[in-house]
Amino acid sequence: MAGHTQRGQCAKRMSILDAAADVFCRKGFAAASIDEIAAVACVSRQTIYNHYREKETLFVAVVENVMNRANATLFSVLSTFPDSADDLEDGLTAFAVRLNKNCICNHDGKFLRKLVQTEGERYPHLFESWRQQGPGKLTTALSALLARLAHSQALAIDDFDVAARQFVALANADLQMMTLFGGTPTNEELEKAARNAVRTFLKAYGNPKAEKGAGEPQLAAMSG
Amino acid sequence: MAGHTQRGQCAKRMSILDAAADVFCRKGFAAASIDEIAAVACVSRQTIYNHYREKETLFVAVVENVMNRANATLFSVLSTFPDSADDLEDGLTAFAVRLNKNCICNHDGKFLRKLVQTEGERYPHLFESWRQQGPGKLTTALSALLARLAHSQALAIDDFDVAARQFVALANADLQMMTLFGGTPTNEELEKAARNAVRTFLKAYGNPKAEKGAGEPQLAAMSG
DNA sequence: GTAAAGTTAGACGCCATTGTCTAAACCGTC
DNA sequence: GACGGTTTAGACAATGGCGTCTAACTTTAC
Repeated sequence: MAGHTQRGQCAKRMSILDAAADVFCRKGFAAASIDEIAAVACVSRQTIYNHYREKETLFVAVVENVMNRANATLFSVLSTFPDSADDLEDGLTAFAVRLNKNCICNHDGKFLRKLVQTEGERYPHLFESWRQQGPGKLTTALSALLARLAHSQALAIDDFDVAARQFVALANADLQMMTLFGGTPTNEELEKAARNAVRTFLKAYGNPKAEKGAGEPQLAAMSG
Repeated sequence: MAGHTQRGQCAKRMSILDAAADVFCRKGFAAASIDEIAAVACVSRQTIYNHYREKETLFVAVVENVMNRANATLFSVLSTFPDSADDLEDGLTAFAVRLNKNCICNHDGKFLRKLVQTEGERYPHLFESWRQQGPGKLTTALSALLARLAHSQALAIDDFDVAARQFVALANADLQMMTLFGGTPTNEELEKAARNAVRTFLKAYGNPKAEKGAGEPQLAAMSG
């Protein structure tokens, strides 16, 4: 067991995790068979039982794995939120694109939402941690970031939590149905959805007193 | 088979449909057992096989039943959309409450979204018809209703389809997570979510030229 | 090369479920 | 009360998946 023996095991483990995520996501927990997971992973069934004692253990490991990946991605996407009022529309649009593309409409996001609906009742604590560190984190973090923008008077927001949830909801508005039905949006669709969302968000929360880099003035431009 | 013998069968059929919807919704198709459905329906297993030849037949009947009910409810809710610009905020808020309460956050709505995610790939045509007559109908109908309001200059909307999707998205923004995790919002939560949504929607799309029945003026009241 | 660990294919018992079948019980109509 | 249709409980074979076991094979370390 000494030294680098772990490497082969590690590759197998990840191969199994990926295959199991695929099959669990397509079939659900009950309809997913160990044999099919083994076939997809190009691994013997016994190997699966060697690494994960039973089906439930494997399932929990899969969910935790995807959750960690999704949380890391969310964190990195949140770090790209625009921090200045310059080009606010473009900055927010690019952020909304990344949020949809990498966190909400991507494979992991769909996987977790699907699983939380089908198996959430059987594993409350498992998905509760995702709720707190996934969507919950998104709302609180976005709320703080919006507060920063509002403090620099780029936005006029009364309730930051509400505004954060509304930003996410608007960003999803045009893609929700597509992702619910299993589709994946193209880059053009992502761009268009984000632009629609940010335009409406800024119409509602944009501070007309703040000078803007570009774009048509909302009601009256008094700066001239 | 003459006369009213059907009544008893009809009651059994509905009892089975309800029970099957309950079990399918909780367990999913694969993990739902006919025995459990029979127990919930207070009916013998053989009776289920008498009415619905096999498990798949029963499942399809359940989905169609729930779909029809949901579509009828959606239609009746859509007919309560406010048609005048008076009390627009209150009218839209009440409409948003009804939309969430009776169509989106209710039992049937959660059931259909859950099922479309888990079994959508196995029954594409079944859920495609729901997509068209459910969410699709909602968007197109709401788009037309918003266009009517815009035509009477109560709203200033450039793209009605986008505005319709955004209205629904905003109405859901505060409740999305709760319903995803199985919770059911209280009346207060419904009211609050709808009010937040409509306030933002009107900040974005409200026509400042139109006189308003009540509420604080947005920027400046020139009517004095 | 050898030994130890890990992997593989296959067989096996076990259990849950599906769908069928049968005999008995139930219910409404005549 | 007799009869046709419906429901019921239980038995039944067939299927398929889970988890275990074994014997052979491959890989890695020394």
